[in-house]
Amino acid sequence: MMQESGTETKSNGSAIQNGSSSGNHLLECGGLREGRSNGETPAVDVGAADLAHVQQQQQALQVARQLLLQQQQQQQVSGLKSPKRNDKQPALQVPVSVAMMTPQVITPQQMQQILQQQVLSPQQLQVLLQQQQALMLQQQLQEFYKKQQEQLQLQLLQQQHAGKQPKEQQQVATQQLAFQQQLLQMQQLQQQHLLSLQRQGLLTIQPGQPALPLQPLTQGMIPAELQQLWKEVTSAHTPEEATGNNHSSLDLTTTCVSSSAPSKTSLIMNPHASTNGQLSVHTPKRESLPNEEHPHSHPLYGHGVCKWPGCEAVCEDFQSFLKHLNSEHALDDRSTAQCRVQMQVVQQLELQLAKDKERLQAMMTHLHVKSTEPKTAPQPLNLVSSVTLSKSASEASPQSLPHTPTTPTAPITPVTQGPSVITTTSMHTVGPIRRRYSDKYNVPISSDIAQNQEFYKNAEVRPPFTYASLIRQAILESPEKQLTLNEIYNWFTRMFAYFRRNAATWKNAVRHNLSLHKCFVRVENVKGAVWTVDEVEFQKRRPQKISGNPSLIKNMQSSHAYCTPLNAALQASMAENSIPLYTTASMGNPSLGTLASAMREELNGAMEHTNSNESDSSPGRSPLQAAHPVHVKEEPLDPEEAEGPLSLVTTANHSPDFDQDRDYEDEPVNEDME
DNA sequence: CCACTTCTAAACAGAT
DNA sequence: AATCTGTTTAGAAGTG
Repeated sequence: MMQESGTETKSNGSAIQNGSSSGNHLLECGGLREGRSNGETPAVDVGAADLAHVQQQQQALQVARQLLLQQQQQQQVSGLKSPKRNDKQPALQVPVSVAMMTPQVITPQQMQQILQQQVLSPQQLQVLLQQQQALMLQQQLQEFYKKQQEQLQLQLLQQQHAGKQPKEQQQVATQQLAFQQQLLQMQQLQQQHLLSLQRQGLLTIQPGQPALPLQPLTQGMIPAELQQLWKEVTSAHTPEEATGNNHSSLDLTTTCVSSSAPSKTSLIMNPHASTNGQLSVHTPKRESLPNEEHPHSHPLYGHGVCKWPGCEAVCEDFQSFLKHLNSEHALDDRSTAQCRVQMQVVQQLELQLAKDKERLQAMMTHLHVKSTEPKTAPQPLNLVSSVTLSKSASEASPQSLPHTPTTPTAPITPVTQGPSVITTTSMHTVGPIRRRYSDKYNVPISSDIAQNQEFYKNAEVRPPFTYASLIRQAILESPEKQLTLNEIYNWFTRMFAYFRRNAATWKNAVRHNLSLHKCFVRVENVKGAVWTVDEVEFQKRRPQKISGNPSLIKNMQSSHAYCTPLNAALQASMAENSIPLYTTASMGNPSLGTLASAMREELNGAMEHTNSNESDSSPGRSPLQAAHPVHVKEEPLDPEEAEGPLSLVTTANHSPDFDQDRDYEDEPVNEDME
């Protein structure tokens, strides 16, 4: 019956909410943290533990960024918009309108959707957040390093006075030295990162900029104030920290620590800051007023705890939360200070966002212009056509709803639509709803998969092959050239991140294909049945397709030949553009991977058009093809090569948080359970 | 416009 | 009874 599709479809939503998103993952990271040293790290206790602590704070920073983004939206709700919920189509024009519509705790998934309707994709946002986090970390490290130095000196002094044995002194000094070296290394890394960001224009530390990213949090607040704030907060919430529910307090902690870098103190308040300041200062007032329209949903209340930065007070119900809010977070110096801190962070994020938007626009403009230049490309990279088709695309793939944000988004300007186009999501959603590459596209599935194995494993990009091809590949890859259905499932999930979602759909499709195609032969086994491939039958399916047209094959090859270098180039570019933090995982990073793949597929699409519209050897060949002459096929013509690729209807659901190291072999159908 | 292919959804039945 | 496996049908959509 429908049990599979029914249950799995339903569980898609919950699965996504169950921590498969980066946000939740990060929250968990923050929440699991324990044994924090309250900032008073003993001078002797240095080394790996402290580094781990720094890493934890790093994670906490990311959590903080997300929380702050949420709060930014919420602030805008309270400060800029009337609480009216039924504004007509607010979500289409205003980026934060979704948040306005739902002034409640925004889940990371909702954030993703919101952000996808904006200019930034979740991946981009994540990169952005990491950039912010890197900046914070640098400050934090500096401060931390300084503290360590002071403590070291202090301790050495004390030891000398106490007449300690030289041996102990030496030991302590050695530890300190090691730790300082580690800190220095990290610092250098961060500085490199920073420089890289500056070079890329991702970061602006130039004079004249409205805000200086290096001192985002210190503006309007002196370090001592922040330190005091921090102490208050940390001391007030020690119990919660032990329960592993302390990410919020850590947020503030790290924020304050990082902001207290003495050398970077700046009291400059720019106009934006004051504007935000008003909002921020108003925040506590707003919190004290229950939201009539959402009596039980409050931006600062979720999962039974107070979401005020630095507070994790457990509130049984909404009423107690309100009490807590009024009593603990009244309009006092501390709350104001917290708001100011947050204001600065938000402001910084806004600036960064604006910058990235700008860059993205430039990129999209550039690509669009470029792609339309060749007169022959009727659908240049789908950058434009995608917009009009995205709606039907998402309608055609209701399953991918969490990741088809482009659908309702009426682009204000084509440029604004850019980012969503460039995202994997939209790139796959957009364009022809079911864009099937012609046979000419076909690339030897085995070689493609082999070459892009890591990519497919990590990026939730739909492989450009038909189910039949993939099934065949799975079977042929097996040592005995036979697989059970479940083993085929496992192969799919193991090889392709894409197939870790929407299991109901693709599993049904797999079964359907197995049954439908004669080339798949079911062989009764001792303990069940296995599926094998009848190569002859498989070949029969495509005689007229590739039809021994050598030029077509060549074109396929050339297009494929282009893809691989493109991936590499794109990855390199992305790595360079992003951050050192990301370079190591450029391929493992779904965002980059998906993007690379998306662009690759777009390119393939363009190729396809070129191929189909002007036969293989026509003079009007696309520049891309011309630039990449035919190369020899490395593999005998595979039957599946003649197959059309999988349709791209469904969004390539890319959850940034996808656990890439997960072994899906033992858990073939896990996406629904996660 | 049509035939074909592919994908998706779903119903159904038998096996586990 | 629930789930898995396998078959089949239907419709949508892309391609040539």
